[in-house]
Amino acid sequence: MNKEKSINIENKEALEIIRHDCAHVLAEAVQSLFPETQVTIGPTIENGFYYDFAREKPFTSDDLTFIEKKMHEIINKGENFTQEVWTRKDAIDYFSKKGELYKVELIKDIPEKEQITVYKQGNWLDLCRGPHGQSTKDIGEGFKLTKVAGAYWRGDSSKKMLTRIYGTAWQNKKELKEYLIQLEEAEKRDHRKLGKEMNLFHFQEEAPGAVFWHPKGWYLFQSLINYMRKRQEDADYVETNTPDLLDRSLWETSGHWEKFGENMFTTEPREERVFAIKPMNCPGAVEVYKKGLKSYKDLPIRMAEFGKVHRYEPSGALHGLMRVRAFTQDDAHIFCTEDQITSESKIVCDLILSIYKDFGFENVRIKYSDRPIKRVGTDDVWDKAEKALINAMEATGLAYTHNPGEGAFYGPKLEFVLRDAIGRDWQCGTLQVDLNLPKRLKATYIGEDGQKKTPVMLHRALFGSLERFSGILIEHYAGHLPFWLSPLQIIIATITSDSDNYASYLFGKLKDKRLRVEKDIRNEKIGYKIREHSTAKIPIIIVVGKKESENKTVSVRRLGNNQTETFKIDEILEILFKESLAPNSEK
RNA sequence: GCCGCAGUGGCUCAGUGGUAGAGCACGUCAUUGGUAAUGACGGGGUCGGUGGUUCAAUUCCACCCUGCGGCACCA
Repeated sequence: MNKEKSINIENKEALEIIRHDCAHVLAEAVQSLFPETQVTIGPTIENGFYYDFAREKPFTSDDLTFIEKKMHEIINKGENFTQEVWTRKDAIDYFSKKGELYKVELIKDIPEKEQITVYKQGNWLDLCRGPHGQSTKDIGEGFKLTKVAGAYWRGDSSKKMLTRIYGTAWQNKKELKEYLIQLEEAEKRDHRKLGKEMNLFHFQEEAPGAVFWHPKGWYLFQSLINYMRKRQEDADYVETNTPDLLDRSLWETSGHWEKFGENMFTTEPREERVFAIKPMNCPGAVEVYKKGLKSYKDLPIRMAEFGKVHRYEPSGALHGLMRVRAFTQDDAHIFCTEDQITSESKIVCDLILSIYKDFGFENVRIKYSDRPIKRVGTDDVWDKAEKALINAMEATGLAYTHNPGEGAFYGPKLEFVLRDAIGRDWQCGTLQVDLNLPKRLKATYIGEDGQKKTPVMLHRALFGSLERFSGILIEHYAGHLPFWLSPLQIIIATITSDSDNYASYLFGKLKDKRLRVEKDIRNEKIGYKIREHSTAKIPIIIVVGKKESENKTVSVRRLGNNQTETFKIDEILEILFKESLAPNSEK
């Protein structure tokens, strides 16, 4: 699916140049059609390029057609790209006079010792580091403007919003077409579309960012929980459940009210008490831990919770199941001693990778994030926590990248990013070392010396959000869920009503094996039934007619394969039962 | 939250300043037909919400809500 791998390095550089050239031509086209527009920056990006413009009235997608036409004109003129080195003063004077205030700002930010270069194509020029191709003609026909969007100047939401035009560019028309087809394919597996088609879930106005799970979708969701519950039991976790609504005072003690308050849903004040809907499960977990006296001999305590949390996400961030305001975490808090951080972290990492493998995610990246600006706790506590997590990472021997300042407000964290079937990255699992919350919430254990100590708390989630993970799976499998996760696994379709009794008999047999099966004994042609259930992505269709009922066999058709296979009843029961088991669940 | 676009029957979508149309789905009837659509007939929407312009608005305008594409955000 990923086209990039067929492109060699030389091509890659050539593509970079084409895309960069395209950005310049786009800017020239825009300024010739809309002279009042200021240019800002226009870099290349994956699959193409964009250019940000400053203009009173933002462009609309209707403008793209005209702009694209103009670009073709410029390209056909075959103007040469020429480089000139200017002095800082000349550059500032020139762009100031032209009213290009953004360019002036950029020039002023270029370090003194760096050269200032401009690239000319015909009469048009742009401040630019290069490189560029020979002539505009070299760009060819393999490009297309794709969308307009708002974007903040310098990516800063406190600055002015510019209007950005995106384009995609390739070496030729054929490559462009292939890319556009690839985009269409990706669209087909969009979980929002498939969720509707497969009748898994829906959203509606009254509950922005919250899922209405339909029976079939809920089956998938529950299957994931059941699977995870099993894996956690095997890994010596216990499971808890804590309140959704907790008094404001607890959130103040934990630090959430101050550091996270603007993202929390709260209740209307009643009798002077304000409650907040939990945005995280950790304070609840600590309260469970605190009941009863704990000894160092009790640790580690691995406490899981499938907790539903609510977070007030910015409206523009919502995106199907991937970004919601109410979601269920496969959360767990591991209470342990400082000495146990490394071994516990390693166990978590191993568990995460093993679980991802069960879904076919082999390519997992790990990111390490340290202290953010907005945080609780003293620096020496952070020093300790960060060091412990890095040690744990080193102990696993896994590779990781460093994200400075991206940690949670209570501790440093690891993030697990997996790559799906079409090469997109998704952040799912997380592991955080927390030396702050247990102290703030006064969690303790009795150490070997008989003194009260504060335990370390590891926060971890493997799927992260069950909602999100469901969405990722739907897209990863393009709706073709594996048999064990499929909400409806088998359809028994009859050819004529003569086989109704036999179908009922089979139905009972399959049901006894706890397989999710339905029978289709409608008075319709078999072709009609096959089409309908194939479209609905049912993994197995068992067709029964006169032949099968006489021989006590079944004709089995698997999704995505139009060959059929014939089995004896006992054979197929055995095969399907085995396939219906979740991975790693033989125990 | 910011910029732009969109919101019509269950779904996908067309359409118009004078109270809407298709395909699929659904219902009824006929058809019992071996692996991706049997045929006929029929029911169903006041066109996201509120206000305004107009003799008249689903169609024009304003505001709001929701969604989509980005940006910013994602503890």
